[in-house]
Amino acid sequence: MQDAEKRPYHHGDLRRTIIETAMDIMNEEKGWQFTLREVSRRAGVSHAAPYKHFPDKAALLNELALLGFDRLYEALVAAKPRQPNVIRDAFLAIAQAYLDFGKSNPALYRLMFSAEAGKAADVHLNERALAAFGVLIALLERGQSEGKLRNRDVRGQATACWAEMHGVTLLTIDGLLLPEKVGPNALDNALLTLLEGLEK
Amino acid sequence: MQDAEKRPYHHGDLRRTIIETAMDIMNEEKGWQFTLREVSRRAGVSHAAPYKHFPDKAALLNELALLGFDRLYEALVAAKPRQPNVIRDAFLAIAQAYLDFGKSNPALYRLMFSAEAGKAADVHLNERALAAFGVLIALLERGQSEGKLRNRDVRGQATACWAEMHGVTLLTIDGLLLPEKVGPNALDNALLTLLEGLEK
DNA sequence: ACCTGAACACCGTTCAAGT
DNA sequence: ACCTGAACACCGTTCAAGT
Repeated sequence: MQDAEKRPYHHGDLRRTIIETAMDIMNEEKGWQFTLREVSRRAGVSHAAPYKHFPDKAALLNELALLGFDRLYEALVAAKPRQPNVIRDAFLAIAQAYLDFGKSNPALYRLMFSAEAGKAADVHLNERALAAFGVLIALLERGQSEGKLRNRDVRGQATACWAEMHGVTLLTIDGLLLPEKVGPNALDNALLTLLEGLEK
Repeated sequence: MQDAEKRPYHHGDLRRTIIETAMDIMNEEKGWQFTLREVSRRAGVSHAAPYKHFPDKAALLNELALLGFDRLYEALVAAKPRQPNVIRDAFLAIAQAYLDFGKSNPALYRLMFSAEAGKAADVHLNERALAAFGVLIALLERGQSEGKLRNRDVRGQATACWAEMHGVTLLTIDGLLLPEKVGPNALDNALLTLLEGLEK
């Protein structure tokens, strides 16, 4: 990712390199509290160079969070239930995809929902985050029209699902859902409990 | 809280003052990224003084998080449902108390579940956090024995409730549950959806 | 147009020295 | 036993100067 010796003075694509390097660091450590100077070091540029591509560190974090919502949305729409026409399978596939995304990108997931990223205007409720919410809405509407799910306010149901998945993902990332504390199948059972609240 | 001029050299109760000052700062700003030097300044001591009471900043954060779990537990057991013998009322009262705690102490709540606090050993799954989880378990067991709730794995149900409340609380704190996006009663409806998954 | 080097104000942490 | 002052290594950010 960083072949600093090959570039004489101008990097060429420093902006992309900064983003990729930051993502790399987040994958290695499990937090997003990396240092801009460390990113610069790895990218083989001076610590002032990033400021030609981002106004400040918050802007970089902002960009990373937006990329995260992109990837989360893609992960959700890519979820392939075994029987797509079975609403329960579709729900569980999406829930699993959501959880897997968080487990695969813990630092990025935390950053996406951190207050730090939220400060910068439209990160949280951007169109990509709402698109992910829309995947949920669409599924629930389909389930209701098929007569499988209770006819309640869809946005309330979607909020319940989102909160549950958000909570489960964070608790898992933070290592709080230890089997010896909450039981071996607590996670699966938790999702089923919510599902039963959705189903008729 | 800080009358620096009254104390000549020795503070007397600096440890407590540091904790209280840190809590004050967290209440003012909505984050826990305060500076140890700022705490010292407010407390009217040198920036080296805190190191006589805490090994490092992480230890102070650790202590604050533990205090947070104490308060959360107390808030949950203090929840007074209108009709305590009605399991649904008891559930909603606890959920409301949990959410209210988070809304009243956003910075502290975030700190309690932050990876930063989690690093320090036993913060997350300490006896107080488990005590709060126990409040949930007890309620669900009562509901099952009364025949009001489905006879499923109690720890799975408790995990579902905890994740839902954790998710709802964080999404609320972060300002993501805007009425114009998720609907006016999405929050209440979300809790009812989960409740229907618990009830027979 | 893009990058560097030195500089500034700030942290967390340490430690000899003060009371 | 508790606190201070100076010191160290580190940040984020700025800016004149280099290519």
